[in-house]
Amino acid sequence: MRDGSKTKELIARTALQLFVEKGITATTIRDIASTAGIAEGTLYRHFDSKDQLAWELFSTNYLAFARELDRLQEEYDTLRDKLAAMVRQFCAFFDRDPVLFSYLLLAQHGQLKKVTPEMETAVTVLQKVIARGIARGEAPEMEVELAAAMVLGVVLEVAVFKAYGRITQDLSALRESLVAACWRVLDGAGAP
Amino acid sequence: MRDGSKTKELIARTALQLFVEKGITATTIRDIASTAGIAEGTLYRHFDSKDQLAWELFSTNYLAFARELDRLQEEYDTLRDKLAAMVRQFCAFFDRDPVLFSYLLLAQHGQLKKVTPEMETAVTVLQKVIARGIARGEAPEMEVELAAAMVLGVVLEVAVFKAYGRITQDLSALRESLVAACWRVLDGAGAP
DNA sequence: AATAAATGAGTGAACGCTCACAATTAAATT
DNA sequence: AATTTAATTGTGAGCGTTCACTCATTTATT
Repeated sequence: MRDGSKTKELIARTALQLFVEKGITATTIRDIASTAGIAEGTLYRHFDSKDQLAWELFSTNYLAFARELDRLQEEYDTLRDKLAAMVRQFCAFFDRDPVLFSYLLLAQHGQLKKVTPEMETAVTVLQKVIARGIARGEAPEMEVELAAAMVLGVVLEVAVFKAYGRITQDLSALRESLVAACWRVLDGAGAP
Repeated sequence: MRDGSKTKELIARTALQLFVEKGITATTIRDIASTAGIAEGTLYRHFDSKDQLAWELFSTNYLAFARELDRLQEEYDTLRDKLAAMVRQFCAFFDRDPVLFSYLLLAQHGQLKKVTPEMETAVTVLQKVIARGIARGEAPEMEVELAAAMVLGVVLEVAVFKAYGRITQDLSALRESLVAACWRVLDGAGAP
């Protein structure tokens, strides 16, 4: 028997890149097949449909990243350290695999609607960490959702600028600036 | 002669809503026509093609918003006041027309690639204001692109949270928190 | 020889867009 | 004031194309 796992991986990477470049709907099966150098029928040996391919690509990695983040924050004690570690993780993730990062966290496609509320995501982990930090008095009283949005925004928009070439450095080179900015956002909040 | 301007406006609003909801590619001419309650052919009386419709919707409003922002910042003297006014403008814009705001600033479609570098956009205005503020010593030395990205991120990600229902208040109700957070991002930056 | 992987022409459905025609209305003519 | 004209808007069946997906067949590996 033959081993098709290499082919599956090739299809997955090719699809990921095209999904990010052109969007899922605008990417055709023929696009993926011809770019990957395989026949259309081959794709269906490994994935049920285009939608299923897009969802598998999303859900697997989206949840894995959330788990990674959660495991990471547990290694630290204070809100400040947890936050710093998480921000650094975002930077490292972007630099290691910008295409996957964009697919999961920057592209605005319909996959998020399929995420049920009980799933742990990067957002829920961030909110949890911030909520506990506030409860322990490590940051001023404030709305957790607002705080999470602002912190996430600092990191993600810088990633967007990087993806568009408006910033040329690696995110990791900017990580301490990002960590400091995120902390400033949290630390000064709450006071009127 | 008849007046088709009402119909054109109806088509534009309907298309805008569907583009934001499902994405441009996934929105079909039949979708737009049936939702607006007009015939497919009517759409082509007012717009050359789907692409042209999407671009007209984008470019007109995108540039208008940038001009509005620029006019607004000119009314203030300090970086802090200019920034505050701009952030408040983002909030007011989102609350007044969340669908248009999402189309212009949150949705990740290909329209941005058609924006030439010499066009003045919300991003370039923000960068200009920050650059001048730093030059006048109103904020510490720092990379303008990074600063703009972080400030923009604070505002846009909160808008994303609002659009997804994770935040329920109007953005205008949060605007002073956003103004303060953006200022903290800028004011503390630069120092190692 | 047996089994699974890879192929690509073929399928019906859906796409963007066209065009001959119908409906509407302001202006021109009675 | 009533009627005709002319120009523009609105219509929807139909066009060629492309889409996601299938399946009988071939190719490769054990």
